Amino acid sequence: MGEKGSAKRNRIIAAADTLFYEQGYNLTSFSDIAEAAGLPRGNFYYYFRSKEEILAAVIDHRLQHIRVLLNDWNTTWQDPRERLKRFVQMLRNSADELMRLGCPIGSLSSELGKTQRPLQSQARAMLDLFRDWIAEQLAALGMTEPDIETCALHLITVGQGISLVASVYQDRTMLTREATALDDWIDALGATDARAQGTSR
Amino acid sequence: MGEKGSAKRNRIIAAADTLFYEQGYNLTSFSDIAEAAGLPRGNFYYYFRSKEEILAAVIDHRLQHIRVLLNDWNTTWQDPRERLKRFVQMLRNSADELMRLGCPIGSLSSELGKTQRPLQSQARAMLDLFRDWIAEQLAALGMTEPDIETCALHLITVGQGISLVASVYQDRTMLTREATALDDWIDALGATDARAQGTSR
DNA sequence: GTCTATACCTTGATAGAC
DNA sequence: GTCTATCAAGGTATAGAC
Repeated sequence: MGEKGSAKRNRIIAAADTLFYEQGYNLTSFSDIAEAAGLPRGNFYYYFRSKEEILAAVIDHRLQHIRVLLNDWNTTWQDPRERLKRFVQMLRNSADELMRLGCPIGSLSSELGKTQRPLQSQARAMLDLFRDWIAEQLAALGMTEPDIETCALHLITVGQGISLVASVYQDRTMLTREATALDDWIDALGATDARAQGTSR
Repeated sequence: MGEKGSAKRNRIIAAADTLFYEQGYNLTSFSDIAEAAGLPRGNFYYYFRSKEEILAAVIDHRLQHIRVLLNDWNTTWQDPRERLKRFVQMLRNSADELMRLGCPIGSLSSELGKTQRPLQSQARAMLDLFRDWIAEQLAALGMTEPDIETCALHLITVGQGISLVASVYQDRTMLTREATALDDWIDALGATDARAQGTSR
């Protein structure tokens, strides 16, 4: 693939990607990644200078994945409302994983936010992709700033809340209910006065 | 105080409580706690058999703190709506800490949910206290199951989403806006048809 | 009850043979 | 490019002196 497309390097990234999600960043050791990737530990430092660099590569990899996802949605749906509902549908489709491990973006950000803020800033780029894409759909619906920013972050916010509560309570029903409420919220967008719309309904 | 009220034991719990919030559970070592508590490491094992036992004690301590908090609210406000708004006000009052470190309950639960589910179950008890208290207020407003459970979890859900997004984006404005929206949501509770109320507005 | 000393393991990272 | 051997540091936990 790209300029950094060594096969072994990619195997390391793929293994780390999974483990960072399943165990968290801090609890995942080089040994864990080495075992999952089927490579000896010492080989890592040829591809990455440190654990942080592996995380940066994993984030890049996830960013690429999200871009592909959003592109897919853009080509499959034209109506902004349908696109936004596709975002909500993603929550439903990921229910099993969300209940088991939470949101991969949210849990990583939460972890990094405590003692590794610079890395959290990198992770935030993943949320930014979704936020900006949502903002584009809201603009297409005729919404203007600052309502766009408000509503875009509202969708992200509820999505994160759903992920955490579903994980803590192991509750699929709650996730489904909140997703339905978000669909209704999307339907109501711009239906009445856009100013009062805000995040209150 | 209680039967387990050794002064040194309490110092360990207090130090661990702070550090678990600031650094997370996994990244906090015995050395960290010992330094903060001003005690030698070896002394810990007289009071706690393991790090997990310290966490259990910290959770108990936090549970007690939450019970006192809710009791305070109950004696200060009689109107269920005022009480619920006090919960929202807590989010605003904690804005600085939430932006810096996220929700102490949510971030801990997220961390433990990956590889230490039994401990996460213990941490969930903290959320349960808030959820049950919210449910009591909703019942006092004339709401019935299953709407009570739905709406109670909705408040928790949005609170968690707010905490995470405020932490990731270091955005106080977003927190304030969502809090205002929650106040409106509380005002609207039971104002119209209770069934349609649900979580959608 | 309190503290020192330390055992034993795993960690991230390095050196250097092949 | 790949891998083995190993480092120093820090982790949890224990033994045992006081």
